[in-house]
Amino acid sequence: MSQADTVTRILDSAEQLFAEKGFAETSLRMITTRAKVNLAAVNYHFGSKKDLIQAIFARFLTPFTQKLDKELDLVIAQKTDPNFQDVLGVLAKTMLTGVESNDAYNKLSVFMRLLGLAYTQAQGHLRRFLNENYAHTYSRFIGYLKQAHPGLSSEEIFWRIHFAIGAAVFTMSSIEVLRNMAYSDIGKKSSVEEVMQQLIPFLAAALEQES
Amino acid sequence: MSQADTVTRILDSAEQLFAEKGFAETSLRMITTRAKVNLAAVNYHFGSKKDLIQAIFARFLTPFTQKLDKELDLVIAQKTDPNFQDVLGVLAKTMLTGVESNDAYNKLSVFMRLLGLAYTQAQGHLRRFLNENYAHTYSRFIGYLKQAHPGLSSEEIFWRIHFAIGAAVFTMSSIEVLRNMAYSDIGKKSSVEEVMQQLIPFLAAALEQES
DNA sequence: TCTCATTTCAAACGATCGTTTTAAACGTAG
DNA sequence: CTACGTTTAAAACGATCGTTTGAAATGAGA
Repeated sequence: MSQADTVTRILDSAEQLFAEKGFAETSLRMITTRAKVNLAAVNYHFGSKKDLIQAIFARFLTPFTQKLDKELDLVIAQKTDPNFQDVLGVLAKTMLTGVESNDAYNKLSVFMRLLGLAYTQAQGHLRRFLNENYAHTYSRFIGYLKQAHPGLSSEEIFWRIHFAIGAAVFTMSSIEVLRNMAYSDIGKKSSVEEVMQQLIPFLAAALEQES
Repeated sequence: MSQADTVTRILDSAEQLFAEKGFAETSLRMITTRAKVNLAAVNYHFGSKKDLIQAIFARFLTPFTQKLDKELDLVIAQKTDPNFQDVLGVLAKTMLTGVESNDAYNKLSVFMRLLGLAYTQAQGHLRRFLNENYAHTYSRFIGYLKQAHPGLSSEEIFWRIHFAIGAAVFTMSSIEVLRNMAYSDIGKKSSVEEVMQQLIPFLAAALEQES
């Protein structure tokens, strides 16, 4: 078995388990058992559990922010002053790139669940890591939103964006719980894709309202 | 020291620590140390850590759902067919009852943080507990919303409500992180009350839009 | 084929966890 | 004051955690 196999298998198993149970509730023994590698492999290849957590976020976010930056470049090249929908559209497009299969939808929702954990679980090292590595693209994105909607204060923009992130992240964080609740409440178990298609207009209406 | 003192001190300390760190990340030793009681007091008075978690939710939710039920009775007595805003108004009124001081705002946000943990942390026993004890009032509330907006499908109502819960719970779950982010982003550290006053119209616009 | 760095493995480490035990301290009714 | 149920106290339990160790297995280059 090659190194890449072991590293990838650890990342895959850990990502899945962290998303299901949270960081503290997932032990390295669970991860290595599922990945069918030795317990010590995590510390050998990643250093520590904290480093493993950061590696999982990096695997998703590094290509994601690169793609988002390129898409922002494209939009700016076409229109020096993109409007609100243009900017939000870039985000949506970047998020949904390569998302055609059900499997890809699940991968996206798994990562949104992890992102929710990053906010709500007390992982100070993770917030520091995300801030050091990805804050630039985040700030750039928020900056364009501000320019696109000068009628809204910076404060309003900031909070609306995070209300929207909250709705999305929370929904995807508890998507299995919610789908079960929906089933017992209304007899229908919507797919992840159907839920997202309800979520997008919901957020659009909330983000764009006049203050 | 009387029993009530010990029980209350444990509940207060545990509530605060759970909200800060999450359930798994908070040990009984942290709780009993902060509460200045003996370690064994939790198991003596509550039975187990799980029972303690349930007791914290019961302390908030039992009077809350009782009050919500009464307020719903009042509205139904006045109007047999309350509209969307009437029903949402009942929830807002019940949530904000007794919330005038900054301290009360903080207590509400602490509980919303706990509610977020209940959704997102894998506490199967807690979801079972909440479902057994409070599902009735929840269903009643959702039922009135459906009646008030027959143009929306049950599915749309369900998901919109949970998108809104998500935005609120996520925001309050990570309110300290977000306030710090807001400060470094835009130089202003909004109070919890100010955030809520931005949140309410945001959610109202999203909930009431036509489909 | 031999060498040596890389990777895997089983085993153990110290620390911390929730819980239990046993006895002491407390408070109150008789 | 005495007796007794309740509550608090200190100590230890077994289990599990992340991490480390040292040796075995592996594999590519000389």
